[in-house]
Amino acid sequence: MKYAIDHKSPIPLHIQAEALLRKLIAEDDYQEGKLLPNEVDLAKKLAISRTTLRQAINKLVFEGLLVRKKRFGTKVAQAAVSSKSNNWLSFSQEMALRGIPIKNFELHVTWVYPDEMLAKFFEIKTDKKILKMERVRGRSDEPFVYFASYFHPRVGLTGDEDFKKPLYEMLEQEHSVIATLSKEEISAKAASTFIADKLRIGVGSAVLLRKRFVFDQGERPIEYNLGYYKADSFVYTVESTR
Amino acid sequence: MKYAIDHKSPIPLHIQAEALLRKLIAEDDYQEGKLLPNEVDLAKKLAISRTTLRQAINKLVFEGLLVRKKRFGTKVAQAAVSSKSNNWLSFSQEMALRGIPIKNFELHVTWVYPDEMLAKFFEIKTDKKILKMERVRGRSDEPFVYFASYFHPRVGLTGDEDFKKPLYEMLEQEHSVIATLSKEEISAKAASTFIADKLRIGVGSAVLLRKRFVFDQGERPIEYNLGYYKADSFVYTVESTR
DNA sequence: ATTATTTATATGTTTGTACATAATAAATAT
DNA sequence: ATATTTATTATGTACAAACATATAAATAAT
Repeated sequence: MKYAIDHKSPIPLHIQAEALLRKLIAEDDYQEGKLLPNEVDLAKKLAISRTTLRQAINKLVFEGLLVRKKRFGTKVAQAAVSSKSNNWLSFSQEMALRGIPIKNFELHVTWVYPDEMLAKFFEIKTDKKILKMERVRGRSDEPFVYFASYFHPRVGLTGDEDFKKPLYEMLEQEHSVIATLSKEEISAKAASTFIADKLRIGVGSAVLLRKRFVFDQGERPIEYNLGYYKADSFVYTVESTR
Repeated sequence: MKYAIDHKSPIPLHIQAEALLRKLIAEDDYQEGKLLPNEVDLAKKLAISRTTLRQAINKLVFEGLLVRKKRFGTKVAQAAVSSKSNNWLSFSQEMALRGIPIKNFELHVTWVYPDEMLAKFFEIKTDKKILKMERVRGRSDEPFVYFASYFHPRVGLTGDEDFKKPLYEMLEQEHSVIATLSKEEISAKAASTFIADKLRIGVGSAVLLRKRFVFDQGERPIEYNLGYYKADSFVYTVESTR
């Protein structure tokens, strides 16, 4: 069985099923219109009840990702307009898609007190320490991005995790945290001495600052992420309809 | 009982319940934050199972009309929480929202031959002239953005239009062109001599480049728009879910 | 007075079961 | 050959029952 469900996991089965379905329907076959396995069979295969499976399917139907037809089956909704912008790719995935090999330069984990803004975002007090992760990434000896991430205590990170793994995969599997919503702010900045040093560029050079506010399913704050990209090393693409 | 459910009706009970809830929560009390009756009681009162009632509530929760909180209850979502990012606002609207008065510095209309890229985007030949509009905007004597727009011949602009009016309003009313899709690319750049001059900043200073590819309802290309924003004068916000 | 613990109560999760209904395909009658 | 009836097969609707979990509020411990 390609994908499966973990009955021992604290993540609700219907949430797991939902995630699984999203993976499943990302496959080419389904994108091209192949019908999903029928509910009764799929439920049996995943060892969950049909009701639970239906809960997951319902959500995707509501989102407009799937369409159901009686007697026929369930399939991926043929996107009316071209593919929706997927801003959800992680950094390594994005780069991997473009065939650029990534290397971690510096990876640094500390505990810090949040500033006013961060405390407000996390809805915690400023005297409660939170985990900060910094990393510089790039190709070989040429760094092109500096990241700083702050994690909400709720996530339960100890600092000993393997941050070389894809982050959200790790959070999902080991900490039952599923990030579903992200609000981003993108702007251009002149590099500070700190950033200039990290990216090995001149002070005042152009950098792209990408702030990300990440939330879980309950819209609770999970992560605050800052990314300083060297000019031209990163292009942000968005598609919007009205 | 104020509202009730008809078990003999061919309309599914959860649909009836949904309609009933919509009526119920339209009442002032609920609009002002009163909690709905709890699920168990309400189900009993309506003589349907809790599962069925939940099906109805779920739909309204999906829609964002209701919010649930454990141990607390279910109530009407307080309208217009964080307004979803509408990337469709025109520049002047965006700024107006922030209370910044806008002034047009330079407004310049010419006919030019498209370069390779543009010809490809517009699906025309490079020997067909197209309309180019340039403008510098900002507050009083401090410019903060330089725009260059190229319009597809299909739009039928002559160059004599009043470009001081909101652009898309004008296109819609006078040229029956309805822009519905936009693909954007955002990156940081070092200012070229040309841009530095326009924005009155130093060469090499940080600018945000925002390329917009605009399409009409038939997904036909309409406009190609370049915006060079002075660092920190513009923040792009995006909200994405998965 | 403050902090920790318990309890009550709402929503959240999950299963098993049953029958209804729409749409197609196959079998049958005209 | 064409219309009609009859399975078949998928989703659709609905219930009862049980246990899990978050959290506000009450209570006990410090």
